[in-house]
Amino acid sequence: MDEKQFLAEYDKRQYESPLLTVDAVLFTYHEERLKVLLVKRSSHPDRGKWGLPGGFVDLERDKTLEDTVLRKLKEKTGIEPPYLEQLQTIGNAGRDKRGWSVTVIYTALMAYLDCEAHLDTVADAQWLSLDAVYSMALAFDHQLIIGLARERMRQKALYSIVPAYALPETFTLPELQHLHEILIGKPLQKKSFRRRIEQAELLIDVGEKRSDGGRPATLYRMKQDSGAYTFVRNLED
Amino acid sequence: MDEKQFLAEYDKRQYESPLLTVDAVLFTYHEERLKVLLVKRSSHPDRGKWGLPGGFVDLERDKTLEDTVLRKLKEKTGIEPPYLEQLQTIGNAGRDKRGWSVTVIYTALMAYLDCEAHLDTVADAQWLSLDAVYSMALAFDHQLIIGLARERMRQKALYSIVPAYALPETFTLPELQHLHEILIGKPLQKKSFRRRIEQAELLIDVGEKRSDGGRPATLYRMKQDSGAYTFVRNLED
DNA sequence: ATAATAGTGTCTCTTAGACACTATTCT
DNA sequence: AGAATAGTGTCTAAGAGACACTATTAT
Repeated sequence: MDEKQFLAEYDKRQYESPLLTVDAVLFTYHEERLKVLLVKRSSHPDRGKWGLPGGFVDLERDKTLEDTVLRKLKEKTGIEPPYLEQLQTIGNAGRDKRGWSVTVIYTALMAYLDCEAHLDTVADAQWLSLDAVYSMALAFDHQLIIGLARERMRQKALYSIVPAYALPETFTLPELQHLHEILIGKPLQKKSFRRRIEQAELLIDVGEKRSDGGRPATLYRMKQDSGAYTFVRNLED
Repeated sequence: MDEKQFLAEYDKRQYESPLLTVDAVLFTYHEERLKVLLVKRSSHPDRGKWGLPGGFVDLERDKTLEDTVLRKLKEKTGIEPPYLEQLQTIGNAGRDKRGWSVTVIYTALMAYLDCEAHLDTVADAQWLSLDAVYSMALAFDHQLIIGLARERMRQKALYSIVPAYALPETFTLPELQHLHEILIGKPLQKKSFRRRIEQAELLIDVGEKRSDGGRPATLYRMKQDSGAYTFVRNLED
């Protein structure tokens, strides 16, 4: 049999295969807290519980897995997040009551403000502080997945400024440092933090200041591709 | 409808879903070269071409995705590799002629010698040097995937000694350094390389020497968990 | 003036790069 | 002895940690 004939007769459903879903852990920074976007499940299994935004690939509309996750996130936030990275794929026989299930997980970051308006109109989606999330019973293994995503972001905070994508387009260095401190879980030396960012020329001074009760802080925005930069030396763990 | 009833009536096949496969990029180090394990495809599509070892999840036998990849690798090499890490998942409408396809890719490392005997008995599997692989027409997008896996290993060589899993259980520092040099693509300072490994106490002197035409080199083996260690400062890129 | 927050000067300490040096084997 | 390979001594440079200092705003 040649390949052409093989393909014509190929039946995808002849073997049973796992359920395949795509999920996203979307973080943002708001009111000095790290927050994650969760949705209330309206269908079984785990109906009524909070879980990660995600769903099935639409073979017609989606050309890639990223299309799937961006489509799902856009439904909930109204926009496509500026940072999206594949985290990990989890697949096993027990994580979903329906049977063998695989989920391709993405981590995403976006500014809180950029989606505030749209979120009001989506009744089932909500930003929740990570401290709150850790004491909730989430759907499936989503609690574990959020932990993995957070750990990945903690690592990124040690050797990059990727977390800046969770901030508005313009932000101050004290804001960015505080976000890194939340992720890393301990205070950082102001001087070290600023020095490495300045030395690598990752930010652009937008020429404005923002006051917060004391001396006004300089506002910056990220350069193109600053998210891809990695420092050769990590901050202390 | 309650969840119990929902699950009883749930039909996995009511929506079409992508094909799901698991593939592995298994590297080793032999004759001063980096090599990758490839198998000659015996079935469509791309029959006759070389491709990565992999296949479908067996819902009965595999409890996790790692079970699937370990099962497939064991069929080809006779043993389970000492290092296995999930690399990335690629899914899109065009990578497989059969239609929308998702592959969960793992990177694995093992000693060449540990599988030599078994490999002789598996007619369709072969270690190929990476230089050779780059000029071959492989099945699907496997050429691209090998490039991704190699790039990941290059990064690991800059901040860990994970590549040591591609060596026999005991090895010399010049051997390990040479492997890192192949991965990174440039010569390394002997002193820097040795200093950081010694300082972090990652290896154990097994009390033997191996001669290679000059002064005999000390043989070492990895400590438990040395693969998980990351240096705070990277080697130069 | 004082509090509050932003930002700098400068010293120490760790560690990678460079490269010359010594050590141990074989022929 | 000379070639070949393994391994060390030691200086320099980059950059993080520590922490005291200055700067700019509001009240």
